[in-house]
Amino acid sequence: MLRLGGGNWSEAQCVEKVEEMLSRAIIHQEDLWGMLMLHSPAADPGAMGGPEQQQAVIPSMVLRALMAKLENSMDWCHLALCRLKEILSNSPCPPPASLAAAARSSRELAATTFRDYEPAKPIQRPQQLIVSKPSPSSSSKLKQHTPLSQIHVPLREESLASSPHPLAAGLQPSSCFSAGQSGPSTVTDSPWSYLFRATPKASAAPPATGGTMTHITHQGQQSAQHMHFVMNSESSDPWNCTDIISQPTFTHKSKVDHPERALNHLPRETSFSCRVEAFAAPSCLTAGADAEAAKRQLGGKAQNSEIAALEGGIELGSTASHSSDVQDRSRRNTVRPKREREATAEEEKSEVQYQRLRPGLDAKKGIPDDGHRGWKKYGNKAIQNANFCRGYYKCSIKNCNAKKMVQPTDKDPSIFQVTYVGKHTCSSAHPRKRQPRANVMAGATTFVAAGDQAAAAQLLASSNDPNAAADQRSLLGGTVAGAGTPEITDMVSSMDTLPSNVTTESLSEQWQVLTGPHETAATTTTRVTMTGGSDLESVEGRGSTDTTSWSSDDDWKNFASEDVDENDIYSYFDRNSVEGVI
DNA sequence: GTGATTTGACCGAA
DNA sequence: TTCGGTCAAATCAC
Repeated sequence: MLRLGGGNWSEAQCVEKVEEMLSRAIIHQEDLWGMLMLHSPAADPGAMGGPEQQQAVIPSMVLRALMAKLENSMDWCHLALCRLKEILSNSPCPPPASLAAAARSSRELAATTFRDYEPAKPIQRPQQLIVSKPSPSSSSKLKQHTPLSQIHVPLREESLASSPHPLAAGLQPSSCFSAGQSGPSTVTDSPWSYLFRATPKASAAPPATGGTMTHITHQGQQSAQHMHFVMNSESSDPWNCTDIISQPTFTHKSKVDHPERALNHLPRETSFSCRVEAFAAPSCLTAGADAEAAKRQLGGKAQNSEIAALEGGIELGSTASHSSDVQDRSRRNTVRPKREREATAEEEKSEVQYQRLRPGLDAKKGIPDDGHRGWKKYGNKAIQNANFCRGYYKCSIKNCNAKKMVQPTDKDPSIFQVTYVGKHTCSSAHPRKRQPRANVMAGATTFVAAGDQAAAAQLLASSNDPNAAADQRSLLGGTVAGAGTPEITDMVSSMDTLPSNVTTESLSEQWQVLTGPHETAATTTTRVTMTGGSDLESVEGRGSTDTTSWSSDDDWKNFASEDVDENDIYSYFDRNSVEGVI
């Protein structure tokens, strides 16, 4: 018997062996998935169909053993991944001996789990799994041997390449997730599954590499869930998987504490923590899912967290994300170099947002208005491998150290990557300002003169002015109920004429993460009913998108504590996305 | 005339 | 040596 790292292995042999090991593991995991998909809970015999399903029932004790074993396996994967990152970070090009030592170290840790391997052979049906009774506790899984029950799991004979992943065959993650889990409904209705449902584009096929939640456990109180999911996001779009990954805002309790705010459209579970194993770059940055290109585009030490995440699957912003890193560092008991500490400190002072240019409001300056009035441009720089120059701004208030770098993304120049460095120490640190009413009205009048009532309505609605609705009525006429909401006016304008009498009814709103760690977007469905002799009786429109963003916890607290109305949320919407159905 | 922006040069980090 | 961040003189807009 030969073990990885136990002999004189060439690099090619190591690669081949690791590839074989992982391929076997993936096949086992896929078959486990398939088996669980066939499984019907024994507690609900009435829901079972024929004898095939009867045979598929697995005793709960065995399921618990499976779960413990799977958790154990995932923890080892995580440990191996951490070790691999450590090796790569400490030695960009480790000699084979280092690889062997690393493999030996991991193998010793995994001594209770890994069995001997024969050198490269075609994948075979594994031997029958010999097991004993499962342990009642799944804690301390790293130190615990979690045997399997005697289960006959039919494995495919064909290779992975010839057998697409179930997710690639058309199953969406949310449906997989819902079907695969047997826990409380709160899991299915969690923000993550909610986002999974909300995120895919209508016509998009799931990514070929798939993505799914693989593991859910409850930690502490029942209301708190630790969601651990692995997302394989090698494909770039069309799922925009990256837009929902590593979303630390879901751990933001303020959001739950202020249900009256727009964010209350999110499910109201009380406390979530998320652990993300892998994710890809923001879709707006990585047209080719090229981490290296994305890294170049992100640029600068301020985005170290994103870069690390791109390369190694580190969660952005979430406190849970760093647990393994902290654990790893404490295990090694090492002192971080001064330069690294300083870089981290600098990183903590910076924040990257993705902001969309708002037509009408931001057209003049050419960059999104974040509400701060004191930005002064002090530089402009062409950045390598980026199509657009990066602008450098700093707060013009004396002794204020706040800066920001603004760069259009290559994929969509109307979306800007805005990197904030340093905090405002000036009194004008509030993130939003109100546009001068005269300017707003002048712009809106211009739009009306050009026949673009929708743009005028949007400009007014986005002006943060409490008189916007009245201005809109006076400028655009009509009796548009809910005239302050851009989606309504946009839908109405999509009919080319403003109706004389319109009533509206909000049917639903779905909030989802749009881009960046502190931004959400809403898709609304609104019914517009017209009376008074119109040929149209009702229209249901869907597709306008509102976003709200904030740059820090403090900003959010300020935002949440304000007495704001609906118009005080930055609102954008895409006219082309409106779908009116008559 | 004043303030904001542009742009080439400079500098430090890697 | 390269690249990104900053400076400051020149230029522009109001």
